[in-house]
Amino acid sequence: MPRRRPGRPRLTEPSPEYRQRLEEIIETGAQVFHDRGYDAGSLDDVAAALDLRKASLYHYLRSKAQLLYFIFDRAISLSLQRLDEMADIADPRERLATLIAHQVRMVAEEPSLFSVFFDQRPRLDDAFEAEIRQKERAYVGRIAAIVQSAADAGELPPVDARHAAHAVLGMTSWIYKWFDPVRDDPDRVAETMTSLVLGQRPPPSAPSR
Amino acid sequence: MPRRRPGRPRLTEPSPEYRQRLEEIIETGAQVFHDRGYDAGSLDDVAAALDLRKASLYHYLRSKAQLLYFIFDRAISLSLQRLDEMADIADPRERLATLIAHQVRMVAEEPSLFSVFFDQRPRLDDAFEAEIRQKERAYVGRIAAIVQSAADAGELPPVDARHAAHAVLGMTSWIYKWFDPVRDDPDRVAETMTSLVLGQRPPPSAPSR
DNA sequence: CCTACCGATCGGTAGG
DNA sequence: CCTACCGATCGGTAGG
Repeated sequence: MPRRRPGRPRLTEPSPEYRQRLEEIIETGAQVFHDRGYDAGSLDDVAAALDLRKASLYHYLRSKAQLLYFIFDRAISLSLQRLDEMADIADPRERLATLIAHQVRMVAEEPSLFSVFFDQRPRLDDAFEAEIRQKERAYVGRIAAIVQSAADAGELPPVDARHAAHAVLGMTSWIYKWFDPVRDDPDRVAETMTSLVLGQRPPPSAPSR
Repeated sequence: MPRRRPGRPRLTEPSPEYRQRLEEIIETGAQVFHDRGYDAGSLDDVAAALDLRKASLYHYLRSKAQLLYFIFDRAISLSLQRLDEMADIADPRERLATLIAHQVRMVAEEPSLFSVFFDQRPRLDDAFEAEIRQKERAYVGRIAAIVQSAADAGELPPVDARHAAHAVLGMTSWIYKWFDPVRDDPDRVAETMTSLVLGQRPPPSAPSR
């Protein structure tokens, strides 16, 4: 009588070395798929960049499709994590300004990761797509809530929160197409976008109470 | 002694039927590359959608790369044409609002064309890329001028015109990733984006003079 | 019995 | 606009 538990058997947790190697593969995969696209970028390219043979990648991956999924999961997890970091900002205006700055900095700092995330989305397998979409919906919903609270506070005109959330996300994410780290400064870009949406910062009032 | 003129020889202009067929191929190519991506979308797919054999496409195209270029040229030409149509709007605020509405409507109306234009840009051959980039620079420059004139008129806070131009283009172009014609209305989206950037429309003043 | 690989080759499909 | 092909390279898997 088989005594194995249901689900995939896993006798031990993956070793730290294994996790580390997988992270390298994901990062290299993002670079290769950024440079050549998902379909034209081969697993041979990924392996060569790591000084490995392609077959060795299959110790860490079930398929090329799964590598793309890992890249997507890293991007959306990073985005959600950044949102968590700013959860304690109470002022709606400052929260929206910080969101814009975080988004711009994040995309500017990880161009390969987010280029693949934004451009290769239609190449993601359906099963993986469903999982990413769920996390992304939560993300857009949290952005919409931040926009809504800024509108409620009178910092924005009354707007459709979902449309405005996509507007803010589009404005900031789009930098992956034109941002040049030599010429452009992320914080200056964020300032421009913040003043475009929120107008000029009002002069600080005398501390109340 | 050869008597041919310099440049590419062309005995006759392409016939209207030829032009028509080429337009169909470009439109179908945009659909195929939208659905499957440029690398995974084959010329057999394009031909089959037109009830042709792949080899027949080579009467209209030199290469698959050239088909992608034709798609890009169509997208940027359409964008520049829309800009020309609004050249006679004198009021800076109205000009910027019209720009936003045009951009949103255009992308919403031609999702395949602009999805390929935005997502498959890195797949464009270097020689073609140079030509498209030149036209795109002119396009961004004209957007920046519209933004600048709105800022000069006091309708926007003082901003870096190039950064702000990319912000407006990103906000509006991004809809190709989320716009759902069943759920979303282009004009309502444009209204949200306009009021986000320009604030509430001031009540119309009594006609001067 | 495990891990982390290697050299070689499979069936299919691509652009031209 | 078609039939009949080519040189090349792909993702994935075999035994060891």
